[in-house]
Amino acid sequence: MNKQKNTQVKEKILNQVQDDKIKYDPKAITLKWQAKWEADKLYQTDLENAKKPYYTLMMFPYPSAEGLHIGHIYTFSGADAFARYKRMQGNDVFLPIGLDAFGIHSENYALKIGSNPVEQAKKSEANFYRQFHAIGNSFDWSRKLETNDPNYYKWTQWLFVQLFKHGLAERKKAKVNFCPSCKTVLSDEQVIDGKCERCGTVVEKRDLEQWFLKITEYAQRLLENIPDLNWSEKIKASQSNWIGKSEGAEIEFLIFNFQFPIKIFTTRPDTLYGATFLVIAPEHQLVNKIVKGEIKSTGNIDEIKDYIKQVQNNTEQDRLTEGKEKTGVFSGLYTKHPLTNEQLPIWIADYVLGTYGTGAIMAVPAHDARDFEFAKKYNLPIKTVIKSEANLSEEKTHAGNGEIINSDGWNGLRYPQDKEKILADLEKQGIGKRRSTYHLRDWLISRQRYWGPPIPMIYCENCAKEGKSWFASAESKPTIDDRKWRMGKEDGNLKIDNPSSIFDLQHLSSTVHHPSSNMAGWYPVPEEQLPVLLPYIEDFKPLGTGISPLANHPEFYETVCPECGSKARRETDVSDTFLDSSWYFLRYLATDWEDMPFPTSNVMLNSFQHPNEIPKKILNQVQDDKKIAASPSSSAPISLRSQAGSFADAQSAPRNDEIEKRKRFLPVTIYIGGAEHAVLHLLYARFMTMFLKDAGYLDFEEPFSRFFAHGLIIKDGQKMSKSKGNVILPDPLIEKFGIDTVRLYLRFLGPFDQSGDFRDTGVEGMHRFVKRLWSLFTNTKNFEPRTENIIDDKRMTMLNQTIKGVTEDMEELHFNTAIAKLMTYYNFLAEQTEISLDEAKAYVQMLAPFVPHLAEELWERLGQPYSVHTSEWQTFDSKMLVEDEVTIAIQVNGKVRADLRFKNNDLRNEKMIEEMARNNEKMKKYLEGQTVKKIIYVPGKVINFVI
RNA sequence: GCCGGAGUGGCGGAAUUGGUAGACGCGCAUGGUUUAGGACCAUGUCUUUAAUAAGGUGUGGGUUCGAGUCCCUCCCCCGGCACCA
Repeated sequence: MNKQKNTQVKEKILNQVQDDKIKYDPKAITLKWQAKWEADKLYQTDLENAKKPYYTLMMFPYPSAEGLHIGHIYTFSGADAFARYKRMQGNDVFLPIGLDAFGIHSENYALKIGSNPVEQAKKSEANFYRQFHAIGNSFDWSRKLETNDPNYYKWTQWLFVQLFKHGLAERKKAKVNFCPSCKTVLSDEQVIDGKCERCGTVVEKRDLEQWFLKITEYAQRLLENIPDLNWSEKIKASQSNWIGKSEGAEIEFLIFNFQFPIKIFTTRPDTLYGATFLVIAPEHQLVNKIVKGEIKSTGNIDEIKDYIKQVQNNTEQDRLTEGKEKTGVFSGLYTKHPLTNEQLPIWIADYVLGTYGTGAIMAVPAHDARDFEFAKKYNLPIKTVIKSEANLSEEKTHAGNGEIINSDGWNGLRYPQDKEKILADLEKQGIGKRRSTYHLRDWLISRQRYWGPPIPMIYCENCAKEGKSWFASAESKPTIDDRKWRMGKEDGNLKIDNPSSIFDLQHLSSTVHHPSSNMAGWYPVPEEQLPVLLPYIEDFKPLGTGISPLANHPEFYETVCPECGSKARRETDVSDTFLDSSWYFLRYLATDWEDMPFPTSNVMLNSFQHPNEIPKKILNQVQDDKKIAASPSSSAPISLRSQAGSFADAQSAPRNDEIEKRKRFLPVTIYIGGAEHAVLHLLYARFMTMFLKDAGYLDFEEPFSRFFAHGLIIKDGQKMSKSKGNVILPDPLIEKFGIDTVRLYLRFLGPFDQSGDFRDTGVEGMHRFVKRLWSLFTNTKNFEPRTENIIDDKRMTMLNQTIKGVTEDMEELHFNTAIAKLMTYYNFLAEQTEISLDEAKAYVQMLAPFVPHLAEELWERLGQPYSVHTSEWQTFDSKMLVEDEVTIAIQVNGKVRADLRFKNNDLRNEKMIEEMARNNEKMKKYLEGQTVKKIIYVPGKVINFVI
């Protein structure tokens, strides 16, 4: 009977699709199926009993009450199409949704419309969720989260506390970016071309004491893992550029008559003999010593003071503007060239940055354009040490490669081939050593705003006076030792097994901000007291004074010191919204657990490891050892265990089982999101995951196995924005065409990873296709069982090719080409007089990711069991993919002479092959007049004529 | 300057490991249907040519029987970094 059913056919009448037939009513279909999916909890994922865990995630949005725009639908329905496809492939797909509700974006919106962020958040949330329901995504609504929920930000604060306890969060005074419009400080990553990432205002530099997360300690590992990531190339390139590693050498120069050393950083140690002077940044500590007279200088002190003042008055932007004429002043000091003992002058100039490298350089004007310009202006000597291959005049600078000359001992070596030899020589002579520097800066997370999680720290003046801090408490002892060890490795290339190679610990201690030295009086809020709730206040507007609105609320900030019990003060800044989003993907798996931030083992796997520069093998080994050591008789530091165990120590065995099962969803299988977060969210999430691994809470260090950067919707060649007045509102479109048509169109307008131009005329075309689909499957006659199978070989091949092509496209998220194949297949089907059930079923399945409501309706009309979205994706029959024609290389005596196309049948006949070859233009000259002795045929590959 | 990505009709964009360039859609043209409009249906649509035929994937070269695809030169566009030594 099955066979009979399987060959059910229907005849379609294309020209009779008008009003007398069943009308396509997208609204009714949408409502009908959405209600049913919801009632049946069709998309709720059973995290514990999943057989093939598959975590699909789209970057969660920040909600504005204006609601979804077409870009949201574009990206979220794309992620949904992929999730639906993966579900039909038999995976237990988890597709959660939440809101990045805290932060400046949301607060500014509330400010704009004159509402309190607390109330506005509720409205925005309701509006966003309503619209997200309406687009028909297969979200698991039972696991939504909002970052402004105390149940969520309790753990954001917990995370901060962990970072602090491991010495990765510290308060320090620094020149920071301040946005005068947003009235808060910004992280380096939030400044783009000197402007605020959010509002475009030019940022100012202010000297402020702020909380930083020491992401720089992870620079090397963040960089090192990049090549192995299955991420879009452009994101990987952006992150590499942002981390910005330069490899070179740190070389020590001595100041004449003083024993004071100056360290410079260079990527071109091969040009050391060409150094004719040194340049130090105006911020260099030596400048201060000269001005104060601590170091005797022959220079004009007043002139130096004037120059420093002048530099300080320049804005950061002025200073960085390219093409600006270089300025500087002679310091009055000389140094000794470490190799030639020549006397070199030291200059102060602002083209050298105090924040990069050591704040001092050796100037090699012959081979550096900037040094050259400076040397020309101030008449400083120029010495060529690389032979120019282009025969340039001595008067010009060239940074190129070539043979080293005028350099005793190195002459004849070549750059860059012999860079290693030179570095080795420098280290051997004790003049310098290998060093890497990074562009990456520490992550500034304080925000002088209201709408965020309060930073969970307490400052006790009493303890501060006595120099006490959390790091002096008994609880912290092991971490302090750990930190010393870490500090010694500030030098980039230090090997873990060779602590004696610490180049200059003294220098390091003067530049490294050592938490215990300036964290006096600071204590994290005890974990059992979390969350530090954000109070409801009326005066939430940012003050712009560098102080948070919460600082006006003693009822919030007054507290007691957890250490000595005296009166103390809470931190009143809140944390950056990017801290909220740096770990949310973990929380989705535990939204129903209040005692745990995410599924994590209740055993402390290992003590905290230094994040930077540890060869991976050694790191893994250390962790394996600790795993074994973490039995009940463990010798692991008690305080560390109690940190990790504060929420999970007393878990029962069944609970452990649950945790382990949920952990199978991590790391995120595929993450989809915008490329604009390449150095923001994506970098922070990687950092946080690495930290959580090192601290023993996770057993992987890269959060996203695969990252897919989607494109943006473009309108008239421009990014959509309200100011340009080219925003497309989705609601009228959905009203007119239905969500299925809109979804299909958005998938079709271009490759998902590139920007697509939105043209509303294109929607009409898609709507035509959707209506034709409807007609094909509904307005037909003679839907009667047939005993004979109407699918012949040709149709079977067509079907199989389509399934194969669409499957391949779906894997790569090439939705536009998948849809093109489906439309081609439609055109083929429309030419047939009958359609078999097999064809119809496979076709509806392939449509389902794009038009979920319509496909579900058609599936039901085909009499198939609910639901198409949980049905098994058709696999293609590879036997049916044999092509009619094949191309085969033709050899003559083993040499390829031509490629010919043969019909499969022709290949069975040697005479036919020979005849075809002889008739071919190209083969004529090889075979004319020759007798073929033998034809060797390697099926599918080559035909060799032996003559 | 350095690092990524890309350059194909009037438009968005297709082309497995090199194998009939322009799939699919939009737009346009002609015809049908319709009271009209819309919608729908059919046919056509890279260039030159009446047709056969020839040319054609930013530029110039190369490898190959065969190149949008591989190699080299240059040009242009998009994104990231940048007085970063």
